[in-house]
Amino acid sequence: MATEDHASLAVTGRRPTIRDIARIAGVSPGAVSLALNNRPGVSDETRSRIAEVASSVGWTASVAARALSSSTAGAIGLVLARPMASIDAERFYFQFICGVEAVLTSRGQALVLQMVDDTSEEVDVLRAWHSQRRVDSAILVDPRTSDTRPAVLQQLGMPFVTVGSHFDGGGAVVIDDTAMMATALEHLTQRGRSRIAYVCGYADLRHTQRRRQAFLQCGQELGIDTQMSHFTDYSEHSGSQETQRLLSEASPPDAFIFDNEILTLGGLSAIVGAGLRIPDDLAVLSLEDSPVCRVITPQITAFLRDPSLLGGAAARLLLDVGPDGSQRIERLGSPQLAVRASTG
Amino acid sequence: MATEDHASLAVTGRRPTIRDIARIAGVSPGAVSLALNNRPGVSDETRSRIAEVASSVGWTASVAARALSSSTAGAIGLVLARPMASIDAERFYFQFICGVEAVLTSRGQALVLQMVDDTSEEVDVLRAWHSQRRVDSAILVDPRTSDTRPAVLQQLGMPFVTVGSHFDGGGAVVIDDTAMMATALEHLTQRGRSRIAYVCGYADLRHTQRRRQAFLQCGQELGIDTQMSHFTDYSEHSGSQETQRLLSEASPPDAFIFDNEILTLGGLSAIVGAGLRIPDDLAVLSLEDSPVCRVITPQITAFLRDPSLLGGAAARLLLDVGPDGSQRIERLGSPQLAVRASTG
DNA sequence: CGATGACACTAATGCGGTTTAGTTCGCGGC
DNA sequence: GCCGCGAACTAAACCGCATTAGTGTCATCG
Repeated sequence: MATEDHASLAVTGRRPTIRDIARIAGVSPGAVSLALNNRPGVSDETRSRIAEVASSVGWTASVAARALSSSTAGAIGLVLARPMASIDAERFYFQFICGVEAVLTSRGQALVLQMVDDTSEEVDVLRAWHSQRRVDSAILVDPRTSDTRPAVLQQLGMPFVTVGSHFDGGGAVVIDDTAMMATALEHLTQRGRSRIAYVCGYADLRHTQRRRQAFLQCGQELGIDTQMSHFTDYSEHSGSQETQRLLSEASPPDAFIFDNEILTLGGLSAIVGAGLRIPDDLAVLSLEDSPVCRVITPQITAFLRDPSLLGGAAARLLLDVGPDGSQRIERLGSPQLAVRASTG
Repeated sequence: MATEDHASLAVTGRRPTIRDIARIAGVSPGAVSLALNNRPGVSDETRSRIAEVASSVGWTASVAARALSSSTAGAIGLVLARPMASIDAERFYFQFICGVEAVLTSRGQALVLQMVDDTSEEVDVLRAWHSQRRVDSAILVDPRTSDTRPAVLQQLGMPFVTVGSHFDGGGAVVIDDTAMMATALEHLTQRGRSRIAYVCGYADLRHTQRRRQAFLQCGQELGIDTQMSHFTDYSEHSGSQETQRLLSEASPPDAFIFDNEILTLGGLSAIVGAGLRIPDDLAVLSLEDSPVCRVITPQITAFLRDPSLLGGAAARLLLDVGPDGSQRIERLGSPQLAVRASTG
């Protein structure tokens, strides 16, 4: 009889349901559900028989049915406002997603991804996902100084984790920008630099604010001369411009920290244009690594961060949200500094 | 009454269902479904009234419910075997995904993404997705010379589109490698090169085979001297090694085509090591562009391809699969050649 | 020895849609 | 005036699973 049932399944090509298994194992569908979810209510003997039948027909729960029945989507959402801050922002996000994926997959969850053009569109997507019940929660990246997303999600009752900054009502994975900046400044002072300039990023990003503050504070603690650029738009042009400006000051810096590798490239052209040599006259350090930093001459000292760690931590935080909605803040260690030729 | 219902919805925070709308509009749930899906069976008057109610409470269909009821997932799958062939393979895939996304989103479909370590794992994931009914169809990238994926999917009855090569039973987006190679060779011959070497890629990839064939054929048609490398593993080391080998032949080449930018970097070190100058002694062309090609000296002539076009075409093909299961092959035009210093 | 309760399991209900089989009603034709 | 018929809806079943209330059985306890 059982074999007959197997055969009819194989012939029809229909994917087996919990009812098929119930029929083959000679129990009710409810018992199968209990057995396969390791819930009390069935004997060990029956449980193992059911498990055997299930695996022999290659049964897996339909995510749609499970989602409908449990009113959870079994998926988390990630919206990316099309990135442009870095030559390999794509690389960053890709690896970030890899990290998210690895954690989600191990828990049978899926990632729903969408790219949009700007932050307001991002809010629309989050609203739509909530309304469609497509995701249970969301990861928010690139926190802005005035960011509407957390408030919207909190109002919708959708759990979220932010990456880089903490917001009320949500979990967060934060990077220790202060430690990173301290490492950078210590490295440069150890190499004998004492007048250090920082070419920072986009004003609207929270991490820009934090890094500026950390730079000034750490510099003060080390008792060195610090010079701060204006905000930039992360373009090569603005990197070059700010570098030029800082070089023309009364006591020009003997070291530069750039917020990312594009600003670094812009800065390099300004430095070369001024007839200065690296690292003899000026040390250069980038807060973001990129293959570019390794193939140009001189190679640029930069921080190696592993975006997949960030993604994994964010996903883990989101899945571990307590039934009381409690969310944690996870502080990641400062990334490694890859010392290269540009800092001597 | 209607306002009262609105209020109760707002208070409970429960997401509205089709039943809520039915109640507010004073019709049955079935009528709401018919109305909102533009099916016959309701009067225009009722239809517009229902539509109004639906939009006023911000209703959107639950994807889980719709999936369960219609037995379609409303999503397509993409598995990536963790890439390593290129410095910015991540960039390629990221943009590819962007292209897929754009098309899917406009049709209310979602993308389910997973990264794995190798191709056999990829097959497992595809099987699991099918069994869970998580996706309706799949995009397969990086076709191999002996690729088990298409056969598996065909057996499961899951539609698929391959990118780069065609397989029986599925759609395909193919790139005109022959035209690309012809463009490369014409460009080099126009610059006066006549002994051209090609450092190719990984033996197991279909496009490697096609490019090798195209290289030899086009070279023959142009009546120039062609030299072919052994297969490489896309590492910088193998690029350097093969370049060195080809340079030590009896009549060494006066131009090199590298399959991607990593091989190019390896090749450059071999060329510089041999005391040769670019582009005076040797022209260099990369079949794959990357930011790296633009920041090193000399800048490398390379093909600019837009991965999002590939992704978009693949997604479109997958969504347009006829009810008879018919699938098309779409041939994309050859990518643009960005002429830079390395080819004079 | 009947009440009690733990246990293993079945039956029934719900999740939020879609779809099909009725049901009602107005209207034209014979 | 009866019949047939299409339009506009309603009622009910279903998709595949989870969950809860209910049923029967058997060991335990007072």
